[in-house]
Amino acid sequence: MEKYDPKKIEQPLYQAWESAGYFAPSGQGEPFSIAIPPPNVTGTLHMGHAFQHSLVDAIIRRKRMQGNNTLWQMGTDHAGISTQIIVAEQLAKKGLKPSDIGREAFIETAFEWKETSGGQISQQLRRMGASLHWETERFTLDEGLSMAVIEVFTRLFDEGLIYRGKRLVNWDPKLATSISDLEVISEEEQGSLWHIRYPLADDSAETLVVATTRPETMLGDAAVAVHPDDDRYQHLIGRSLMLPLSNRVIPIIADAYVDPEFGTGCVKITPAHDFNDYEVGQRHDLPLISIMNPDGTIADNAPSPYVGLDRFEARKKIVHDLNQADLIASINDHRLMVPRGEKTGVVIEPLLSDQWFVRVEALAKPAIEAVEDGSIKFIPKQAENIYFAWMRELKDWCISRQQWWGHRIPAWYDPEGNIYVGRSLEEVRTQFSIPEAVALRQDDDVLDTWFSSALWTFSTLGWPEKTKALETFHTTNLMVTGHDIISFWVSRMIMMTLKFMDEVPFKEVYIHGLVTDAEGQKMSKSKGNGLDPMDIIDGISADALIAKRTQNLLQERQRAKIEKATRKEFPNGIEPFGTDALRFTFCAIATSARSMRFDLKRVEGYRNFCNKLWNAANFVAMSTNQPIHHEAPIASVADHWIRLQFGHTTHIVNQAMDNYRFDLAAKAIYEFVWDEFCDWYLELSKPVLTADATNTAMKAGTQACLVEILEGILRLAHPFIPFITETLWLALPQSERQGPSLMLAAYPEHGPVDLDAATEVADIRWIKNIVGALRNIRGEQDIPPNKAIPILFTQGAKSDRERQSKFADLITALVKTSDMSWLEDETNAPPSAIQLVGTLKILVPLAGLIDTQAEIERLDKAINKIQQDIIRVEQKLANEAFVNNAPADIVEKEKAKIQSYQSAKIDLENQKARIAAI
RNA sequence: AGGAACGUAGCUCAGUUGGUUAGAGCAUCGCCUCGACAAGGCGAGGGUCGUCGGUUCGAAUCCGACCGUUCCUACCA
Repeated sequence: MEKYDPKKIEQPLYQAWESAGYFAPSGQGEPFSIAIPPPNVTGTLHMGHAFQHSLVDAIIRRKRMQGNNTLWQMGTDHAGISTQIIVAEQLAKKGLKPSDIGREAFIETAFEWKETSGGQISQQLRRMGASLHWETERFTLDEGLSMAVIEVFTRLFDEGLIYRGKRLVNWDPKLATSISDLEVISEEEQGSLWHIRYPLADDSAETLVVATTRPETMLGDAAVAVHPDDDRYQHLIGRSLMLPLSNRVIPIIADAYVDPEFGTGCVKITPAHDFNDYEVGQRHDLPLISIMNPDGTIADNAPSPYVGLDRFEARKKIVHDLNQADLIASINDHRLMVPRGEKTGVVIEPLLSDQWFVRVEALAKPAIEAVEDGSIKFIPKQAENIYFAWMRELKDWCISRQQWWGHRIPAWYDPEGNIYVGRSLEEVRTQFSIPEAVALRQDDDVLDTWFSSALWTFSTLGWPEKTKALETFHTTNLMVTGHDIISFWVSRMIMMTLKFMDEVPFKEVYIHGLVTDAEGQKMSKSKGNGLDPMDIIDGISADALIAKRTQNLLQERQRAKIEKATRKEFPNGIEPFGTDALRFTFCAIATSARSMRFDLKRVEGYRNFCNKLWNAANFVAMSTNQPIHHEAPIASVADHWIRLQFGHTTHIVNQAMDNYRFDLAAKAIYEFVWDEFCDWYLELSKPVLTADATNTAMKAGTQACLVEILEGILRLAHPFIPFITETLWLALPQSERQGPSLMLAAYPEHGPVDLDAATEVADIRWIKNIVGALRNIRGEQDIPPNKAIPILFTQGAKSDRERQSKFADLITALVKTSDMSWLEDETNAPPSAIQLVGTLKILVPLAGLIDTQAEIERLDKAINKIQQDIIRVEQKLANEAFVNNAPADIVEKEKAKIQSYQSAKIDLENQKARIAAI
């Protein structure tokens, strides 16, 4: 058998699976479906995707093996803003602006880009082993999904749940579009607080000082507000100010919104450029003075010196001009939260514009109830808080974007500006009886990408058509996503699906944590701390990794820092670990915690685990390639034991998976394979298989058990590490497996196993204890493993004698003994190293083997430890409250413990005295 | 400011309803190429479970306060 090399086995297998059609729903069994959170079609697979899909694939593969009719629905979204940015960048390389080529050509270019580069993420998902159903892959801009979008928009509009209005929205001046609240990232930055003197209108000698962090907005001031109870300003309320630079007269108003403690207690009110001021403006009926253009330059209605200036240029000039006029009272350094666009990094402006909104109140109510009444379950339950918090304060959803790439809003305007909404221009003309002579112009805006994503679970299954797929697979069973997506997407899917399907989109939502780097930092391009899952699978040199991390940096000065950090963390680049190791790592770190530090050392450990499994399979193959036939094979004690352990492990894994505890499932498999199967069972099988004296019935039994357990392990582990398990499984003799692929084999099932009740388990535990005791002596005494040691047993129970005689061969094989015998009269014992297992004493005679000093130290350590135990238990038992109140069985246990501790201590002390006397 | 979570070995993390001596991986130290596996085997060391109180016969686990870290939401111009 060749060495384990993931590169050689992984990709060919995936192609074989896909072309055999194994990812498609079987058409039999209970339906089980999961819709993929649509990745951005132009994107590449990042660690979050890789993590998420490792978990989902484990779920879906297990369900498939359990006989469900499984569908993991593939699809991508058009990622309106991101894609528009990318395509614009592509054009810029050719020296073109989007406006140069026009809307039609731009969309065409975007589709071309999608065709050429859009397949990347699909290929990467295949590299991950994701068993997605590719044949029904969907894209949000496909004809079918677009129809669903138009249908939903039209119906909502007809019901009055969509409206158009002039509102203050978050505006990205670089993109010149509205963006979602959720796409605005506010972070604390260093800025200034400018204190500006506003003279009173009727007495320019008297001034009032306002403080602002955005002086340029004063061009749009509509008032200055003070707190109604602020004694300092009572006399000013109702009077007017002469707004500097603009020379407009604005009122001084009283509003409780003002915090008298902050700054001067006077706030300039700019209703068209600040969300709070907008509210104040509404209360006081102030005019909305919008002084900024969509591109962030100052608008025509501002004083002429500033018109056309960029907002930050305008700020400088305004401060300069105020200074000239001696109207700056002071400028202080100030830390403030600056809102920036997630995609562009530019400062976001609240801007007044015409936008389309979804009225969410009526939609939100049933959506909240669906979670409250348990129709939808969040896992972990804590995540419900995020959902409820968001849903309770839900504002109307701005769904229009001033972009070209996306679903164009199905609304038309006649020359008078009347709005008509319908499924198409033709429908609009017919429905509203508009003659061809009247020109109709379609709305230029497109819909927020999340509007189409909100329909995802049912639009991908064919809605509004009543398809078989929709009937079979909706409601989907599960949605797996990150907590940052709950408000963006999960909440909106719930609202829209309840509205149009009259059922929930999914029964459960598993919210996973965030994968961070080893320092706990969020992985990001700008920080240069990201890892590409493909590099972990295939490996990458340090130079190539640095090149990758430092390309397209926003800030050039970061380059050296990133290079240094990368060289320190990955001096030799990254080894190729393979997909299985990466997937297993993701499952193993998927605890219920909110964030997970990703450490390559873990991947290495699980790659080693794969290697271990590979080698164990190799051993099984070698041990069974010459089958011994026997009519009535006998199972050894080890065979019985490992079957019980496997059943137990199967139960644990299934239970863990039912509870979405991927970490516990991975741990159970890891421990069973390595600590029980490899470390003990394979070793225990060796004496049976190699000893001449062993009867062939037992050899046949052991051979059968080896293959049986290995095959079971492969099935149990397949959802986590699909490639290596399938490879090894296909290498098993045909007679040992059922069906053409491990993917389609039955998943192991087992009820709870009471290990403590089984004699075989007790036997193996006894053997482990004896072997452990002897290995401890070997280790502490540095006795080389190839040197056989003589052993004397003394005292002990009757069962010890029985077991010793029954399992002598196994003990010999595991610790290499030269001789084993029982000592009836302890006084004749030669100087020996001693170990206690229960009441059984195990002696290893010193002659020629033992370093007496080392043995005394070892005994001291043991005596010391047992003394601690005795003290602890004695104190417990001396406490009357404990003896009186604790359950009887607990007290009994403690009493039994002290007995054995004390006799053990005496034995050890005697032994020490004997050794010391030599 | 409000809300939430977390703090367990040098590092990364498990620890189910309170009850044997708090576990694992990595790292560390010692021995070993013995016919599956050096991507390995065997052995060992390492924790007053953030701090202080409380409840309890008994607390890593339940409660409170504090310290520290992080996230979310909303922001004071």
